[in-house]
Amino acid sequence: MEYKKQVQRLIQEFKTDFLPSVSVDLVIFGFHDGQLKVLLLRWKNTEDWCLPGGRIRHEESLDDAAYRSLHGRTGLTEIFLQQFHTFGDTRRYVHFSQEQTMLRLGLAEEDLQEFSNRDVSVGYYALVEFANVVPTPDFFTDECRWWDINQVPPLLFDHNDMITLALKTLRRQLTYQPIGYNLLPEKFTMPDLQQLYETILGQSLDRRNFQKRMLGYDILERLEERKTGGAHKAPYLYRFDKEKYEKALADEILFVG
Amino acid sequence: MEYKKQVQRLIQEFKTDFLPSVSVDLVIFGFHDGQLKVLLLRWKNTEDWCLPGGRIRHEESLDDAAYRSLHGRTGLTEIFLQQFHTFGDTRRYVHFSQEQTMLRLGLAEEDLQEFSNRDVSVGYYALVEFANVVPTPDFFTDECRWWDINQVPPLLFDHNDMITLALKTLRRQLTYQPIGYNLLPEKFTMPDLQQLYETILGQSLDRRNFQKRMLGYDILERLEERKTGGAHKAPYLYRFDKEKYEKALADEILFVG
DNA sequence: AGGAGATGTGTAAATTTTACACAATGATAC
DNA sequence: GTATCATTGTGTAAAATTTACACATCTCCT
Repeated sequence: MEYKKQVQRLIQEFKTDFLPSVSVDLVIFGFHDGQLKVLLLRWKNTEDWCLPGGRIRHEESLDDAAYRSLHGRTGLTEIFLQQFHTFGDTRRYVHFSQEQTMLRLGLAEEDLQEFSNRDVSVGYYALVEFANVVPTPDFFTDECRWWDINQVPPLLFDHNDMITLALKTLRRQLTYQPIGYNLLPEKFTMPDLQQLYETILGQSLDRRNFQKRMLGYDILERLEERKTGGAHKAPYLYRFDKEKYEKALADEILFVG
Repeated sequence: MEYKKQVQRLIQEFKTDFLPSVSVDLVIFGFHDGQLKVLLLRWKNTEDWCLPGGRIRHEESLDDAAYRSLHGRTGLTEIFLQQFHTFGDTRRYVHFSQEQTMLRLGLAEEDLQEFSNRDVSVGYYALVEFANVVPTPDFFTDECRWWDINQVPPLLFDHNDMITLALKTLRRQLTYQPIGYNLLPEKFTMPDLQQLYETILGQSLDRRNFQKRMLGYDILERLEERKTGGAHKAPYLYRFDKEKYEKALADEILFVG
């Protein structure tokens, strides 16, 4: 059976070309329709969802492995990607059944060792521009799609915990770094940006104070252009001044408290 | 040679009982004489220093492995220990020579594989009460002692980077969590606490405003007792109200900006 | 007994954050 | 074509927070 050979070759490759015991998992955030989304994968022949992830090649740095997976699932390069925690609880495979995996992949039990040993997994979160992503399943999965952050189903492994912690870290990031550069389209309106902040923080903000504050950080450039097509007064379009944005990122100025 | 057998048994144990490719490193902070200190180890028969660290048993969680190492080097239990970053650069062994290690340990080259492969290492930092620590070398080291944070020598691997990032994370922690519970003796004076904050932040703070702020957090209990023996006016002693302290830790109230 | 040096304490100024309202615009409905 | 509705653009005053700052007290040392 062609498929089975492929699986076995892949597992063999895991053993020879990749670091054992360590993996990388990704919480990829997107923003669409005023909702925060995460990209999830569905295992072949099942209804089990999980986070995208990957393994680390022997000659590859941890960050590069994360970028490689991210690129594979989204088609994107050059996006914000940040490590937020490493998960190494012995019980992190509690939502994972070896027998089910066997069925899933049509494997013999001995092939499964690779999957049922506890790995330590390094969690990264990424901020990506929703519209630019081409969700792409990997070898072990049938489907890759966005889920609303508030409607994520129970996931395999400890992946629900990962999303929770990634979101917490993202919220904290918001307090000392600007956000939006890789999450919004190039041109966006002030209400767009505010909605992003409100969605991440889970609270509403004063419109005027928000604008004052954002402009005060001196990372935005207002364009002549306005956004048309809305049913109301046309708002101005803005874009990030990349240099100043990068500087604010590095300087870690105190942002929204 | 008895010693060599011991080494080989240990290396064998690494292969059978511990996760390959992953390790844990510890930045253990102490506070003494108004200086922030880190605990370092010196490799046997060398002048090379590095951070304490360890490996993870197959049936052991990542956090437990870190606690185990911490206990081994300090004799302490129940201390503040927090993961801050995972290091997985392919070049993180650049300050490490395989030949030198051979000399150090008196090993054959084939035994060394365990040391010269790149591991991914999870960095933890700990805050401990200086006076309670009994610095204890491990099998590979001759000496374990405190170093002033400003006088750390060039270390093996990427351990200097680890200290830098641990300190950065500690400074950030200071902005949303109280600190001092496991770093100061049970009873301490307000100037002690202030000195701790100033040392970590690397800047001096106003005495009156500091006190006002600290008392405002409502995590301190002022004792009747005063500290005697100083050459000056006897300052009050304080201690942390553990419950309120824990609550402040969990709530992540905004602290010093 | 006096002096040196550190501690204990409160208030006013400056800054930052928050609250808040009305005119202008553009699509849609009539 | 005109009125309507929902949304955008904009500034100021009050409140809260943060900062700056000085003098009396205590303890050991000389």
